[in-house]
Amino acid sequence: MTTDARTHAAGAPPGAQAVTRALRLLHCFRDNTGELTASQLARRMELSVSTAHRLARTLVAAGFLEQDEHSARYRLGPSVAELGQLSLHQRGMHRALPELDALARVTGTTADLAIRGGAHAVILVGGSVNAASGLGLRRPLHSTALGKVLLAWARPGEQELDALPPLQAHTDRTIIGLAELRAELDRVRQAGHALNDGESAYGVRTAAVPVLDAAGHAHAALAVRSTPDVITDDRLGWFVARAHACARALEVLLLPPDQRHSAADAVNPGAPAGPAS
Amino acid sequence: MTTDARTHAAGAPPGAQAVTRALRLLHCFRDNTGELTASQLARRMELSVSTAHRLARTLVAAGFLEQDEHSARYRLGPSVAELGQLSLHQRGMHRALPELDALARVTGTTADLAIRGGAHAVILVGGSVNAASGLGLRRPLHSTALGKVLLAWARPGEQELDALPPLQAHTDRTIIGLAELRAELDRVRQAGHALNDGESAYGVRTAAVPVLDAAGHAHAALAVRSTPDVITDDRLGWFVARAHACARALEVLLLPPDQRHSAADAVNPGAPAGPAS
DNA sequence: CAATCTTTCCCATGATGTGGGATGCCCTTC
DNA sequence: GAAGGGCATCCCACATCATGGGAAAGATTG
Repeated sequence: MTTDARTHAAGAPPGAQAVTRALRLLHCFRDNTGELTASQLARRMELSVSTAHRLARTLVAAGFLEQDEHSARYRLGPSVAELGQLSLHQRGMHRALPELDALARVTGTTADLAIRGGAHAVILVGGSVNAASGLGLRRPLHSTALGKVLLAWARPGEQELDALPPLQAHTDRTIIGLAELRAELDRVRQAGHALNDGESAYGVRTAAVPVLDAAGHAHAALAVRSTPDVITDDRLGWFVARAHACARALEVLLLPPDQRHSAADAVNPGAPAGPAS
Repeated sequence: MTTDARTHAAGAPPGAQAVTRALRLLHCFRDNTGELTASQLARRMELSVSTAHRLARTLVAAGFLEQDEHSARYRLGPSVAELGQLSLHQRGMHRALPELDALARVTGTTADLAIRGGAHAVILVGGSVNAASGLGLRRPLHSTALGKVLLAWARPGEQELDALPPLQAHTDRTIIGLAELRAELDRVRQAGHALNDGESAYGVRTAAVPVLDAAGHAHAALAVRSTPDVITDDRLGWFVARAHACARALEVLLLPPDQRHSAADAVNPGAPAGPAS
C-alpha cells in the first residue's frame, strides 16, 4: 500500500508514551510554586500514583528533578538548570543581556526577549529597571505583543492559526476571533511592530518588534513594556524606534552572518532558489 | 535477546527504560557543539537508529528538542531554556547575579556560583570581568575548588566518596587518591575554604567557599578564579575574605529565613515545637 | 551515475511500563 | 490517646507499549 496517510497530526505522539508523560510531568512545574508532592503530580496528570511516582523517581535519577529530603516533595533539578543555561548560550542569548539592559535603562521600561515555544511565547532573557521580570514565563500568542510578532513573522510550519488552542480573553480588549487576529497580524506586518494595549492585563502597554533571520522569519521577538503613562501615544514612535535599533543589534549578536536579515537583503537582492553558501 | 544494558548499576532505575534513555539523550547535548543528527545520537548512545529517532521525535513534540528544518539536526529546544530559567528563579539564583558581578569587579576575577549535580559541580550563575565564563558547565568534584567545597560540606546522602566515578588526573597536581582527597577535604573544612592551584588546568588558581544552610551543609559553592599572578599568595587571604562576605550575602538572598546558617542560630524567636531534646 | 549515509516509516515480537493494592509513616482531628 | 486520612513506597500479574530490524526515499559525495 502506498504510504500517503499522514497520520502525524499535531497531537499524535508516536511510540513514546512513557517519555511523553515524563516530559509532561516536568511541565507541571511551570504553573506551580516550585514544589509538588508525588500524589499532587498524579492528580494533576490524571495518572495513577504508582506511575507518577515511578516517573518522578526516574527524573530524579537523571537530575531533572530533586526530592526534598524532609518533605519528599519534588522540584526542578540541577540538570534542568544546567541544560537551560547551556541552551541559552548555544542560542547566544547571553550576548543579548547587555543590550536588553541598555534598552531598558534608556527607555525606562522592561525589555524582554522571547522565542516561540509551541503555542506560547517564551521569555528567555529580560532586562529591567525594576529587577524581577517574567523570565522563563510562557505568554499566550494572541494576547501579547511578543506573541503577535512571533505569529506575524512565523516560520511556514508554525503559521497556522487554527492549530492554536482556543483564544482566551484576559481583558475586554483581548482579540478572541481568528479573523480579527488575522487582520491584526496583517497590520502588524505592515507596521513592522506589534502593540499590546491592555489586551493581556489592564494598565500594561507593550510594543514588540521582531528579530528577523535571512528568510524574513522571526528568530525572536523583542518587547518594551510599561504603563500607558510611560509609553504615551506621542512617544510611542520613539519607543518603537529604540526597539528596532536594539533588534537590529540583536540580529548581529544572535544570528550567524549568513542568516542575518538586514545583511542578507543587501547582498541578496532577488535570488530566490539560490542555496545559500 | 538479553540486553546487557544492566551495566549502569549506578542507581538501578526501576521501570523507566524509555524515559532514562530520553533523558540521557538530552544530556548528549552537554558535550557537543550544539547540533546533532539522529544517527550521531544513535551511535553516541549505542542505540538503534530507530529508537534514537523515535525518542528525539518525542522530545521535539514536547519542545525539549528542536529540529532544524534544513539540516534535520537536533538541538536543545525552547522548553529546556524555559524550565531552566524557571528553575534558576525558583532557586533565587537571579538574585545572586548582582552580587557576583560586584565580587568579580572588586576582585578582578571571574566569580562563579555552582550547585551539586550528581557527581559534578554545575556552574549556574557567573559574573566576570571578561564576559564569557563557563555557565551551564559541569566540572569534576575532586579537581576543582567548587567541587571540593561541595564535597566538604555535602549533605549526608551525598558524602560518600566511593560513589564517585574514578578520579581522573587533569594535571600532575590533581588529587587522584581517595585517602588524599579525604585529607584535603578535612583541610578544607578546617580552613573554611578550598583552593585549586593548577589541579584542573595549569595557570588557573581558584578559591571557593560554601554558602551554608541551617544544617551546615552546602547549598551552593562560590568561587573566584583567575591566574596565579592575580591571586597571589600574599593576597589570597583577602580574596577568600571577599568571597566569604559574598557568600554570607548570598545566604540571605538564596535561603529562606528559617534555613539560613549564620542567621538561624542567632535569630530564633518564638521557639517552635521543634527538636527540643 | 553509482555508492554511501542519511531520515523516516512500518511491523511482529516480547520486553517493558502500567495501575491496583498493601504496608508503614506522619500529621491532623476528634 | 485513639482514630482517621493523606502520603510515599514497594510488589506483582497483565497486556500495552517500546524495541530494533528492515526497507523506501532523499541527500551528498566521489
